[in-house]
This record gives sequence, C-alpha cells and structure tokens, in this order.
Amino acid sequence: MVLRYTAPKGTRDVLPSEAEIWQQLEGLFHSLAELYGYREIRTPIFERTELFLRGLGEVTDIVQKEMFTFTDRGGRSLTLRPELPAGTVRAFLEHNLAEEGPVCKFRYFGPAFRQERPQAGRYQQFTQYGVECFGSRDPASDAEVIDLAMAFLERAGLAAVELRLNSIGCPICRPAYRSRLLAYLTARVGELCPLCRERMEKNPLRILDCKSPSCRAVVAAAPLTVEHLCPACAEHFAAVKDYLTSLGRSFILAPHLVRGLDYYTNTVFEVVAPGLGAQDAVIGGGRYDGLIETCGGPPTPGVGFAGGLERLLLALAAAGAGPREKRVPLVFLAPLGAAPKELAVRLAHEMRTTGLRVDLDYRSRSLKAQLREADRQGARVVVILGEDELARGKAALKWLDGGGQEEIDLSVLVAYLREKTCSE
RNA sequence: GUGGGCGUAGUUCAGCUGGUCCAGAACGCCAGGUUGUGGCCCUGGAGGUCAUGGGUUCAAAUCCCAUCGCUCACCCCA
Repeated sequence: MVLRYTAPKGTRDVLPSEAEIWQQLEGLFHSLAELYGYREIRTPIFERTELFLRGLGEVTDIVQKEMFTFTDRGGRSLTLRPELPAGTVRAFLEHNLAEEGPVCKFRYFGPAFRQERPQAGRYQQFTQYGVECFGSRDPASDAEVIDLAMAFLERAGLAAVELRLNSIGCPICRPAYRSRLLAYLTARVGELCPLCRERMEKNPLRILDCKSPSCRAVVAAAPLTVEHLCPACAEHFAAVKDYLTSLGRSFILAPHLVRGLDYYTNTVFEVVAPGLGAQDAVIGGGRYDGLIETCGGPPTPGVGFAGGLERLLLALAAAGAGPREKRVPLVFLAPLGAAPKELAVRLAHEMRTTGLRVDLDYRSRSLKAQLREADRQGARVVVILGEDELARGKAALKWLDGGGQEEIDLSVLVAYLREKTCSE
C-alpha cells in the first residue's frame, strides 16, 4: 500500500470510534472542575516566543530544544504553545483578572506542541488539560488541586494510580539546600553519569531524579529537600499532607521527585499509572509562587496540575478500563421499493427534527442487508416500510433486542417512537 | 540529537536458512443459503505492484545497500 500522505510525525488521528471516549473524558473533566470552582479559559494555540522563554525558564529542555517556533511576516517570533499554563498566566495578567477577586481559578483543555522524538505516551501534538489556582498561598489549595486531579482520574476509570508527593522548598530555603547538595555531589562527582556532571552547573536538583543506576546510588545518600525546608515551607508541606489525609487521598512521599520546569516551588507531585512504559506520569503539577512574577505580573502565588489526555487514554487501555459508552438509541429506517424510500427520506428528516437519532441505507438493498446494517450500527429498532404496509397506512417496527415486531399507524409513528426510545 | 526493532489484504498477523508463494489465515466487508426479516451457522466473492528505489542471483516478500515511514528506548516531560 503506497500512501501519498501520512499524518505528520508525532501526531495522530482520533477516529470516530475513539472520539466518543474523548468527548466523555473532556466532558467529565469540565463538569468535575466546574464543581471545584475552576472556570474554563481558552487561550491561543500560539503565543509570542518570549512568553515561553520567561515563563518556562531559558535553560529548560522545552525551551532549548522542543519548541515549534516560527516567524510571522512581520518578523515576530511566535511559538506553538508547549504547555498551557504560560498562556493562562498571560491572559490573567493582560485582562487584569486578579481584580475580579483575590483567588482566580481556571481550567483549560486543548492541544499543545513539542518538537521531540515521539515514543509511547509522547506526541508532538498532545492534549493538555489542567487547572490553575492563582492568588492563594494556603496549603488547602494545594490539597484541593491534588484532590481534583485524583477525582478526575478515579471517575475516568483509572483506579490503580500512585500519587507521588514532595516539596522542593522556596527561594529562601533552596539556595542553602542547593549548596549542601552540591557539596555532597562534588565529593562523589566521579560516580555521576556524564549528563549529571553537566547538571551540576545548571540544575543540580535534577540529579536527584536521574535514572542512571550509578547516579541513583550516589543520590541515595544525598541530602533531601524535605530535610532542609525553611520553617514556613516545612509547615506548608505538613499542612498539605494533613489535608490530603483528611480528604482520604493517600500519597507516597517521593523525596527525589523534582519537576523539570523551573517555576515550581514548595509542593510538587505527579500521578503515575501502570502499563505506560517509560512515560508513566499521567498528571504532574505543583505550586509555582514565582511564575506570575516571572511573567511580568505582581507577586502572586499559584498551584495547579496538568495532564495529557493521550496518556490517560493509554493508561485506561492498559488497565482495561474506561468510561462506559452510552449512546442515544438509534432508529433505523428500512424502505423496500421506490415509493417507500421517498417516504423514508421524509420521515428521517421529520424524526431528526423531533430529536430522534435516525439513520438509513440509501443503497436500496435487500431487507436482509438493511437489517444487517441496522444491527451493525447497534440500532434499537428498525422501521420496515414496505409496499404492503404503506397500502394500509402502517409501518412495521422490529425491535432488535428481541422485543418482537408490531405494526403502527404512520400517523402516530413518530410520536410512538419518541415515547418508546426517549423515555430512558 | 543518539541507539534498538519493524514495514506483507481494511485490521491483526503467518510466510523470511531464496525456487509449486504471479503470496496465505483470522477478523472485517459484500453476496447467497430465506423471491420482505438482523445477530449464530454454512457457502461463495471482492480486496495486496509483499513501504520505495537499486543491487546480488537462472530465480527475491525472503539476501545486501540506500531512502522514506512507523515504533520503542535514552534525554525530558503530559
């Protein structure tokens, strides 16, 4: 088979059979976030490049090698958003939404783009959903965000997940911790992988997260962030844990968890699911009290999480779980002959106008073929329109789930079908 | 950016130590078995330049090279 065109690398088509699950998950996310008070915000798919440089940090991998950047005809540098929080912050500041109240809570859902080699659970275009809570420093907000993330996964049908939690401190306690860590690592630098030796300069915290066995051995005895929090951070972290416990959300302390984006402070967490291969985090998030200021706004605390829908779908498939599909009952029209077909076309129009889901086969095939088609589509009932029935002003209704067959006057057909199929 | 695996019907795959393979199976699709009755069953049918290009050979889906594509992993993240 010679294909002239294929979808671009790292992108995928959501075919009709899958689109239904997408709709359900999207709907679930919106309705649940709504219950928690997070209102939807939709921002552009591309932004000025500088926004991401500032927001994400110039030394992050995303900025250094993963952005889809282009220049418009006016010579401005634009970038397809690699994540949604930056645009959300921009809109928050641009429209002075902070004026509407001390705490602003947003949810978002939409495509994001990163130019990197695709692999299981990682795409160049993926769908990011998440929430942001701006303006609250309260640990209860951290707990709320995490609770919402977990509730969403739970309701989506993903039961076996693991919530991993850590605190990486704030600008007050982190420098001190950082130098302690560096002192420890410098003594054993020879045992680190080449990559981590480079990290010593740029981002030593990331070494804690390295998967290389030799680094893990070094890191096992390294000082931990949680042991060097300032009193405020320690208190905050303790409160987050207490809140989570009282909400019935169990978690696993992950002292080596550090997230790859510069803007995180205090709480960081991720939710991992089994069966996902190397990319097993379905949701990641945390607190980022410095982000809004970095983007040019007033000092404003924030917490949030972001998840990838494609990854969630993979996890659901691996777990053999997922939301149940619930479709509107289908009425299938099966005309036999020219005159009945003409009537069927008009009937279908009328029925659809009244809200019935109706389909028919225009190919004028045998009744057997039409019934097979109805069955294939999962129809609830077939309306058989033959010359005989029409002559008597009637139609035959065949209920496909074993309910038998009956004749109904054409004059009351639509009302009858509505009553029978729209009641549940 | 680096490394491994793979590209055969709509789908999942078999065939790959070269020769009844100008290629098979299952599922799906179409039709018949029931001159107007689905799902199960039976029968038949359609559907593939074996990713593309080149090479080796009397002979290549099968060996070699290149290109393209997919995939997994590293890096990093959703």
